[in-house]
Amino acid sequence: MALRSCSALERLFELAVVLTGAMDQGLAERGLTRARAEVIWRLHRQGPLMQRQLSQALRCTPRNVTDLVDALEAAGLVTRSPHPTDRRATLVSLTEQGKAAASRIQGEYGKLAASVFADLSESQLATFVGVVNGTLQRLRRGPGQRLLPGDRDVSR
Amino acid sequence: MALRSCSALERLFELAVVLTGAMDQGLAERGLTRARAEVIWRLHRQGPLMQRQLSQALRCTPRNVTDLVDALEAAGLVTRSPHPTDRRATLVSLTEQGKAAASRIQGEYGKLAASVFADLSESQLATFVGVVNGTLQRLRRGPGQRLLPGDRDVSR
DNA sequence: TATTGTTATACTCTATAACTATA
DNA sequence: TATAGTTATAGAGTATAACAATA
Repeated sequence: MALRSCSALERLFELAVVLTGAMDQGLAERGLTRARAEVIWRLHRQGPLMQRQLSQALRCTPRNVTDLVDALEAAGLVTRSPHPTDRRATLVSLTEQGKAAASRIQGEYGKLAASVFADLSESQLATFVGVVNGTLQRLRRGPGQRLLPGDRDVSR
Repeated sequence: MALRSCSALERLFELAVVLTGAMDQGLAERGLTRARAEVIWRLHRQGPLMQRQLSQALRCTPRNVTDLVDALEAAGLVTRSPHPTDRRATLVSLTEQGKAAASRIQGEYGKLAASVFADLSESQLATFVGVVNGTLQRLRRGPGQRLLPGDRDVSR
């Protein structure tokens, strides 16, 4: 049983490597990195955010966000604007170009997902998702050690 | 169907993030990074390798291997020695300390795998592995675009 | 006193290009 | 001429610490 779960984990890591590689390659063709795409993705889903909120959503330091937003701003994908009530804070918003990039990313993500699971039946897909979800729950809220905290709430 | 495969891919990426996070954390507690652990892992499985072979196995540039081996050598985990027949080449081998590190990594990997799949029945695990394997094959040798090359042969 | 974002500094992984020693 | 590994340089992501402006 130990051997079988080890090789299962190995295959799962292999799949993760291939999938993230495919995604990184697609992003690179658009001049994006994964970290920068994550910023765009968050802004696309949640609207303008403070840098502080971005650092929490991305689980990185505020210092890191400064550089990411700098790069995206230089590329014309986001803009910084003063927060309406808190003069310490900066609001980061998608530009029109940034919104277009988010839509393209969304479309390509969908195509990747469709091609990845193309050959699976509905029931196979459901079983697979069930195992993934169960594994995630066990890892995040399981009885043993808590490996990683859950996704932070960055709602305004 | 498109929506369902999209959310399936999202969940799979989430799982990949949690798993690699757990692994990186475990490695960091031993003063290792993922890239350095991969070097140790290759040497553990295949014995002493030339830096050239390591660069092919890790899919990175020879320049990158120089730094990785430098760091591991400084930590006392590997040694460089001249190649017996090719005076241009350098053989990288695990030290006793490096072998011990490899064994510990192997043990902790097994524990992680066991805890990840602990609640699954044999048949559930088999189904899951089947889906992962099928997806990998489709991505690597599928009819569409070839996303990533397969694992290189670095046998001596 | 606490928080937001910055400057300063550093580490890790990655890459290309030019170079030395050897094949 | 080609290969193995290095130096030199660069970019990207990450981190801690100290600091200014503001709450």
